[in-house]
Amino acid sequence: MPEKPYDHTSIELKWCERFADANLFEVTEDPSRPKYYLLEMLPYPSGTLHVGHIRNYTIGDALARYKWMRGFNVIHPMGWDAFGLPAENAAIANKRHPRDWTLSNIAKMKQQHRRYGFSYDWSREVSTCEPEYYRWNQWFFLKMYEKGLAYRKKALVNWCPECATVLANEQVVDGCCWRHESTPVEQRALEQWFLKITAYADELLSAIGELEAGWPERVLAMQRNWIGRSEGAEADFTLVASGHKVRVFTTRIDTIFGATCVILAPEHPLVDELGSPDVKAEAKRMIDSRAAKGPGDIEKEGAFTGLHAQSPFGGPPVPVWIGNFVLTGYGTGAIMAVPAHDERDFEFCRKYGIPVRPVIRPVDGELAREDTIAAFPDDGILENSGEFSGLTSAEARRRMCAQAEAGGFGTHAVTFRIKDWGISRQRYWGTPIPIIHCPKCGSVPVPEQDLPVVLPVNIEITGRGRSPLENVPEFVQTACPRCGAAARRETDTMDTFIDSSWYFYRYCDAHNSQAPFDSAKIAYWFPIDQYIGGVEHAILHLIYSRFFTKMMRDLGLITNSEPATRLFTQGMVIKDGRKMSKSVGNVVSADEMAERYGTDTARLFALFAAPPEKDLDWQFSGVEGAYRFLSRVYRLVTRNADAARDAAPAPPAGDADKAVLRKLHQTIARITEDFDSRWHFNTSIAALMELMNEITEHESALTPGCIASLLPNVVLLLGPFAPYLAEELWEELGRPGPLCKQSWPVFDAALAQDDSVEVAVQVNGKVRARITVPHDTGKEALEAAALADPRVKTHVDGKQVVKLITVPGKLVNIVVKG
RNA sequence: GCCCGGGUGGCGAAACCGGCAGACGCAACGGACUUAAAAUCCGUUUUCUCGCAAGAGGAGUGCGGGUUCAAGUCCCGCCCCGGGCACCA
Repeated sequence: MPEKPYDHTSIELKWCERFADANLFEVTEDPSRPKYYLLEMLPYPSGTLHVGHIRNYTIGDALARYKWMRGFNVIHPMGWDAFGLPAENAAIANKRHPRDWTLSNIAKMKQQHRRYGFSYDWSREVSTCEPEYYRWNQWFFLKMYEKGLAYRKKALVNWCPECATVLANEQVVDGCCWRHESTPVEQRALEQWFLKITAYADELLSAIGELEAGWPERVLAMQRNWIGRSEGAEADFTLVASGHKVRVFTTRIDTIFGATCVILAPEHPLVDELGSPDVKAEAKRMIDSRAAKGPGDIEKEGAFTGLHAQSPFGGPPVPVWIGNFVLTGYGTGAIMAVPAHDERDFEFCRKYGIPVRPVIRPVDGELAREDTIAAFPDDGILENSGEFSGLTSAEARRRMCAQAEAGGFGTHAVTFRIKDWGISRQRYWGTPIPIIHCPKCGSVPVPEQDLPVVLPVNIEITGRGRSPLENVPEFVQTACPRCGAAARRETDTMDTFIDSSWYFYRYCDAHNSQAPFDSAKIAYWFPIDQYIGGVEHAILHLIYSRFFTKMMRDLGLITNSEPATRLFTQGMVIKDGRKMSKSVGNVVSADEMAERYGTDTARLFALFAAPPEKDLDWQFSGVEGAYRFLSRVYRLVTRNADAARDAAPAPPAGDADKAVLRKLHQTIARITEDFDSRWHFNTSIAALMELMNEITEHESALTPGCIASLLPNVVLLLGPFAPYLAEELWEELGRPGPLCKQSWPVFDAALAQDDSVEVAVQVNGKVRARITVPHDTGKEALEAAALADPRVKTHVDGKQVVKLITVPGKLVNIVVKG
């Protein structure tokens, strides 16, 4: 049969349509097969897929198809992170309802997904903006409220003027909104709902150890950093004049005899209570200037309060200052300054002429003098510290903590940098917080049977004022569930990161109307075997998800403590050396690729151009190369399809047969290895290209029996990377489909074995010759052959052979002297 | 400042356990086919020196040292790029 030209469009549309209603990848629990839960982070339905999405999903899809072919029961779901601000902005700009806008975007993107043929089980699709989904957000909220894990308090919170809403700490990047990178967030004091993620701070940190085998080190490092556990002590200083206690937190209680002042954060309550008008004014100035400057280096400033305090361990009273570098939200909001042993304290005290009192000497050195020019921040031996003098820092910390606890003036203490998760948003397009404010009963949870609290549809979004829900009387006005009196509904909605904190559980039981899911189904599918997504969620989504999992475990809903055993963070797709963005105008859309080159080509290029964890520059010349390759495969298979169909597969019958079958089995080994360990699909595809080169070279000499055993395997190997083309060629070969449900090719070591190998011969480490010998040549025969080579002889003759190093099948190194 | 990555041809990259550096692809150049072009196919392509040539020799994986028969790979000290954290007491 003559070869056919590769018409990607008709092939891809044919199979796309043929599989449209089949839901080929629908799965159910099946205890007889090993399960594999493969998950890619769900997208925000912005309206169009670009090649960055395509790369992400293609990595997962190749793996899913491979696992299917290896006999796993693969759950591979997809859904939509459908709540969020862009829908409201679009509503303002286009006068469209956020819901319409979102749903039409979802429809469009789902169409694109289908066009690309990703192997999802669409029966499990989840949209987080549907009441069937978000009612369970509300349910989890109520469960947490019962356990004291959800609470309301007035606090200083991050306010993004652009979003007109509050942000969580995790959503503030360099002092600016994560969505508006040049908009500094403001601090506002508001009544807000919080989730007590700090209750799990210790476990979130310690369980990182269990993730080390499967999560990227840098993600874990970022989480450790964010949680920021620090172990130390709290101790009470006593104000000399009034007897007030000032509690300080320190990791270096062993240096307390070197404390030469106490410094309060400008927001510290004692400033308000005892400060003179001047001091209060100074504190306010510090607070304002810190807010104005934002993050970064600020000059240390302080002011003396006029007060003095006494250390609980004795010694002379020290002055009490306020300092702009002392944070109110960390520790106790007050510190003891030990300039001799802390660089920041040193800088501050030097600036204001506060004395430096060294109390720690290096283990093998002298105590620093009081006029030292630098702090000594390391552990050492205590001096001038009363009964503790002579102890090591570590021992002193233990004894001082014990004494503080015994004396009731202090305690061992652990402090975390992570704060509770502020989830209130003054926006419309999110999950309503299921709380009713009653003038008599206070905050009353909506009874479980009244869920969901449905987001009203009739709404006007203006982008001005406070929460849009406040303007919907039929939503706001309600009765108190407890006493029946007229009451107001909470009008804040939840942070959309709640939605994505547990969606992967819902996939396991997506249509359950009685519960968020059936625990037995979770027990079968969980944990996620492989999670794939962008590293930008390292301390947002990924830490919230871990928190939710632990919370759900403690509610008795699930038994796993971590959501995912393995995490893969893929690199970004860039274009012309920069991040793709609408404003730069360098976004490559999925549709454009599908039309110009086909989805198989787009997928192949996405995998071939770089290993998946690295950034990838989307070069159209490289895309052409991928297209050329698929086109070569198509033409090769179609022009040999008759032979492959009519002949029975046979063992190799000549040198050409042997050469291509050898290469085939070497390729099977390489690709299988890539899937099972490193995911370097770029080398898998390179191996396929090498195989193609080898086949074309010998094509005219191949026997029909060889072609019949060769081509089906080539097509199977191609399946995970270019599924539509592979499906088409499988049909061309007369095989019953679908290809994606066939078994992965079986490696045959005997066929893969090279007859002869090229061995490099070095003299003193320099390659002087390459000799070809039978693959099973023994060490001695190999050495003899190496020494006999004329090119080697010219470098060895007349010299003494000191040593021979032989690596069979690879090289011989002849070490000579003289 | 601290913690992660990374630095290999004109470009994307490969070399997985220390064993032939540059597989595979892109681009470029030369050739075949063609009236011509596209497509396709074949060939060259790290670099320098010597040679008409076949070939021979040297250098080479950010820089400087070291270990080793052998280093892109291991060790020590630097430089540069990307990312994260950063007055957290």
